[in-house]
Amino acid sequence: MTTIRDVANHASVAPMTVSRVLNQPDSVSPETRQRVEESIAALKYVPNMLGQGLRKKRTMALGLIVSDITNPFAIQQIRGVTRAARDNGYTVIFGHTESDPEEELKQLRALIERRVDGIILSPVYNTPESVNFVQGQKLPVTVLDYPMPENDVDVVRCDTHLAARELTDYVLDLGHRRVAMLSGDLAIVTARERAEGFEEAMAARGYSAPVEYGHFTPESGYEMALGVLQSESRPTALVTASNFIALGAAEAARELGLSIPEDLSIVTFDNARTDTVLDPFFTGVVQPIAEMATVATHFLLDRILQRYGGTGRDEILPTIFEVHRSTAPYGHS
Amino acid sequence: MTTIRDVANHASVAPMTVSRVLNQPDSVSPETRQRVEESIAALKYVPNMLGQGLRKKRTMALGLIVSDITNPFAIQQIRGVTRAARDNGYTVIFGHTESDPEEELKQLRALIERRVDGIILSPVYNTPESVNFVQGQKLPVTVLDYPMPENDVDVVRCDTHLAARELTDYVLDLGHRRVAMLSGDLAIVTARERAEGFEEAMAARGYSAPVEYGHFTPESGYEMALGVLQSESRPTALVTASNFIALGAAEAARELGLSIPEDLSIVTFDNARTDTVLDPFFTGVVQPIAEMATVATHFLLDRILQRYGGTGRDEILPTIFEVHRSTAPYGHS
DNA sequence: CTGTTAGCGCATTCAT
DNA sequence: ATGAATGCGCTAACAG
Repeated sequence: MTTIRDVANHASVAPMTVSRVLNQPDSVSPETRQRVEESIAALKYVPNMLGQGLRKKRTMALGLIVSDITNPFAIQQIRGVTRAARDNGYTVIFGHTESDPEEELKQLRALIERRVDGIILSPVYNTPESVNFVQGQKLPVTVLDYPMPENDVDVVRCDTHLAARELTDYVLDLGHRRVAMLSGDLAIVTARERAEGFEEAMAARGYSAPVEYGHFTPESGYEMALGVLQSESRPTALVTASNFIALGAAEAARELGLSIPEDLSIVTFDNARTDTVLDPFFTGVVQPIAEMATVATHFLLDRILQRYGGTGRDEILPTIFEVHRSTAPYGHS
Repeated sequence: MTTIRDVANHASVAPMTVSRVLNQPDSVSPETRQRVEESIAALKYVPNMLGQGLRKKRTMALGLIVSDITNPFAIQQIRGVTRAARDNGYTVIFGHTESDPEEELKQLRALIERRVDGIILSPVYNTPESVNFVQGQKLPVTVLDYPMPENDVDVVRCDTHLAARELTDYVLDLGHRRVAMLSGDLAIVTARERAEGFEEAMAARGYSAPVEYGHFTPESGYEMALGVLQSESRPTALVTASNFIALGAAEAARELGLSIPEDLSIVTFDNARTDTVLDPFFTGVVQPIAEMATVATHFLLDRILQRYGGTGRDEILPTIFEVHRSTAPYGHS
């Protein structure tokens, strides 16, 4: 593979001149510059960023870790970060953990080994280990989506607790009284926050607030819904903690012969406009993922470029409430 | 950031000994090894793969380029390659091109700059430029999904032409006679192949074979279906060239008041079991993406590890036909 | 079993 | 405007 020295020899200059043509073209005379550029083209020279990174002590690469790449939510994160990084001249090196905290640490380590200039982490849990690990290497890191109470770190997220209250209030305003919540893994902070918001909204009007904890998967949503919808006082509305749970719940309703929204209303989090691409079905709360990714990238670049060096920032972006076809007033049918 | 020399000083050994502990632990006496390991832990040493890569002339990283990361198809490719790579001790550095050929070249260049050991490319078009570029750098490359007639390169794909015939025959066997094909971009080889398979199957029974060319998106599927379904001799079945097109077509049918499968049958490619996660809706052909990714990774490793050095291999894996709920015999309703 | 020397490709520093 | 010397972190090759 061609090196800078090959190019230098071919153009009869010193390697340093080739380096200058690449990095500060104006400091080279037009004639030599052109000769060097011709040699670069002739030899198909592609600079080796291993050498460059070793010398410059930066790689112009950002690391991104997401949990579950099968979730459309993560895809939007990837697209947003990639775009924001590219706009600033950075490449994104990307890993996914299949929602396994140990794999998360391994992936982080792989990124550190490659000496990325900073890391954006959309973590599995909001425990402090991962952030501690990265910060222990003096690497800047920004956390996406979760509050990190035990870390001093930049965070970009939404107020999911508040959004849960809004979502629940919307259903109650439609006249529903028997409402159940299907949430995710109890160990995941957003699952708890969303359930708490639901409980508060229900309690505020004096209703009981049954919460099921499961997982953020269609399978789990299906199981939980099957249970809840076959109970004696069947709810007329469900609040689900993710798009995947909503999908599973809708499937369970279908099997039980319940029409949505005639017999059952569903509101959900994170629908990410993917349930039906052209015509969203689920009423619910969307997070402004692209914007979150952009802010997270800027936070990270602030640290990398030493534009900011203070304590961890906590940026909370507003969620977007969208009414679609999965909800109807109580007694509608 | 800690270097191998810091660890060496801390453990009172030479850097080479630390290197040995990391790479060939057996060649170091247990006592020194333990001392070194303690120093590594104490200093939180993470090896710098820039230095290592520069010296060893390999990075233990594979590059993967996909076109459209919003397509579930690409997600399965990413998961499959990541898994296969990890099983062999490699990391995957990943890029997506938003289906832009120029971006594809840029992404490839970024991978080459980082000196990945090889590249798996799921390209936008099956033109030879991208493969030529990579091979011009003496880097091994494997192509996923498309035949590459102008390149001498390893390819892993399915016989999509044959699958189109099977798909069409299935619909014809159900008794449908007026069938239309909604395909993708005319510039994309699989769009053409699928349309040709359709045309052959229809011609074999003496039926006319109307083909629409659009794009592999729900929007395009919607537009094409809207046109076709409002024509004078409305088809009773559609063959669509991708899951996204099928989704758009189904939406168009819904708006026109046509029930699926009662009024309209749809068969499709690439449904990737994602239309409804728990209960697939579309009858159609699935590509064994995980297996394709595994084979592609092995092909690449064969070249990297010099286990194979011959001419380009062309592995064609069988597609999987799945009957679901989007099809019914003609006159069923 | 351990250490020394040298060089991978590149850019910083200093010199011309 | 251009070049030479040097070292980033690591390990192959050799020495002991």
